[in-house]
Amino acid sequence: MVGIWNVLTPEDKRVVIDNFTIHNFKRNQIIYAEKETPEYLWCLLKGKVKKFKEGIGGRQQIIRLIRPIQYFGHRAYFANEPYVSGAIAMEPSEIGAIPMTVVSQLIDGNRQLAWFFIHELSHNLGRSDTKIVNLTQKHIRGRLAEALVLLVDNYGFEDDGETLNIYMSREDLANLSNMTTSNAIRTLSTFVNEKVIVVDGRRIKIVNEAMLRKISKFG
Amino acid sequence: MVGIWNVLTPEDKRVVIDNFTIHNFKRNQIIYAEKETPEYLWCLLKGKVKKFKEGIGGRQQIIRLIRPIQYFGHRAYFANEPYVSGAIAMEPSEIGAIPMTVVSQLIDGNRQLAWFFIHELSHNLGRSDTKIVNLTQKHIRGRLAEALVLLVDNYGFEDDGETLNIYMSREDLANLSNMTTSNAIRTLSTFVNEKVIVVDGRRIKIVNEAMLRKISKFG
DNA sequence: CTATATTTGTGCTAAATAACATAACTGTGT
DNA sequence: ACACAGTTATGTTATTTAGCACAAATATAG
Repeated sequence: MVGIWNVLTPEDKRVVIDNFTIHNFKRNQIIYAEKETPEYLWCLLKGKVKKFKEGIGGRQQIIRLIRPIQYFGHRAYFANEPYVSGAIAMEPSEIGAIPMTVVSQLIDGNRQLAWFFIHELSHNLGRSDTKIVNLTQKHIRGRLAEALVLLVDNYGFEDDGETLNIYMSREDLANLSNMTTSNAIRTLSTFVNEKVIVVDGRRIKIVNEAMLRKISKFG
Repeated sequence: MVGIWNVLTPEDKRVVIDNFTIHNFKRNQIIYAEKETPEYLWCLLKGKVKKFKEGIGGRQQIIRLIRPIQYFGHRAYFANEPYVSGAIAMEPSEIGAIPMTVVSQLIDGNRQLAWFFIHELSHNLGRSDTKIVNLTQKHIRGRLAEALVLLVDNYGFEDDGETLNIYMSREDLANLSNMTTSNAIRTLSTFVNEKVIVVDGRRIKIVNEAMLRKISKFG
């Protein structure tokens, strides 16, 4: 996906620089919460962020995982509604913010920037629709495998080429794949037994990625 | 939501008229299928259309219901991917089509049209994210109630003010609310017993809308 | 109108998943 | 090093939902 910076004119860049603020968030710190009024386009520079929705009985569903450099927080503003999901830093994160009023003005004057958002929103909408079917129709094994594949695709591996470059609690893994924490733990164990992954605390090594993708796809 | 026509210049309108074709679809006729390459912006003029995704074991999940005048088919083109969902006419429908290449050119020359799509995509993305939580976390009663509420909000009532203005098979109701057909039938029956609705074949009267919304909200 | 296919309704059983309880483990701050 | 809180692990039970079978009702095609 083409970034924002590339499509900006020198004058646009000036405006961005003048209105850009950088914020540091600690692990588990809330960036914004459901129902609040959106004001900024957030740009994750360093760290990891999760977007989630509070469900029934305090259970949360992780909607999207964000990595550098990705943008978030703008959808609700564009739709002219309060946030329907919250955002939390999963690890210490450096995040830039530009007022959406400024973004709107830039879009008004820059066709390519408008296209950037049309493209980005369309992409995310497709992913969201696909997620609906994945989460509702796959069984637990398939859902957890899919979550792990998502982590691979989103954050990749460490230098050894097989350790996931993100450490999540079992509870967050459960929240990502729509199951209870116990079931996430149990299913992870069966994957270990089947030699698909190796687990050391929150460190997860994918030792048979092909098999993992197969489980994700078929069951 | 503001329509497309209002934001077009006279020249734009000329272009649209010159490239607009009208198609008639029969009940259950496929408009386009998953994995095909998107080519048109479709505009539903008369009738009802469902967008759906094929899931595991041929089970389908209805992603979105479309009413006149709403647009569809453009997301995949904007995202530059094949369709991730198919579209079928639920009743005889009259649908306009404009080549997406033309739409793209119009967007290039018309800032307000770009805003229309940014707004529309953002709105739908929020709905989709909300649907994820509704479908995954609510129990059967809540999900079916929610589906009925969606039908009310989307298609409204007939002249009597309480009969749903859409007749769907039990199977489609199930596909909309992520459950098996038997469970849709059974749960509808309990709603009838609880005097929330009255059923006469595919004709559904909402006799206690407040209660229905309550069930939808709390389970 | 009749034959045939499809849809609806209902009961029963099986499978999947959540819920709960409890113990072991881990990390963190003091 | 210790205490405490939070996390992980595992067994057991309860609940929810799917799956299947079959009969009745309804729609559809010839």
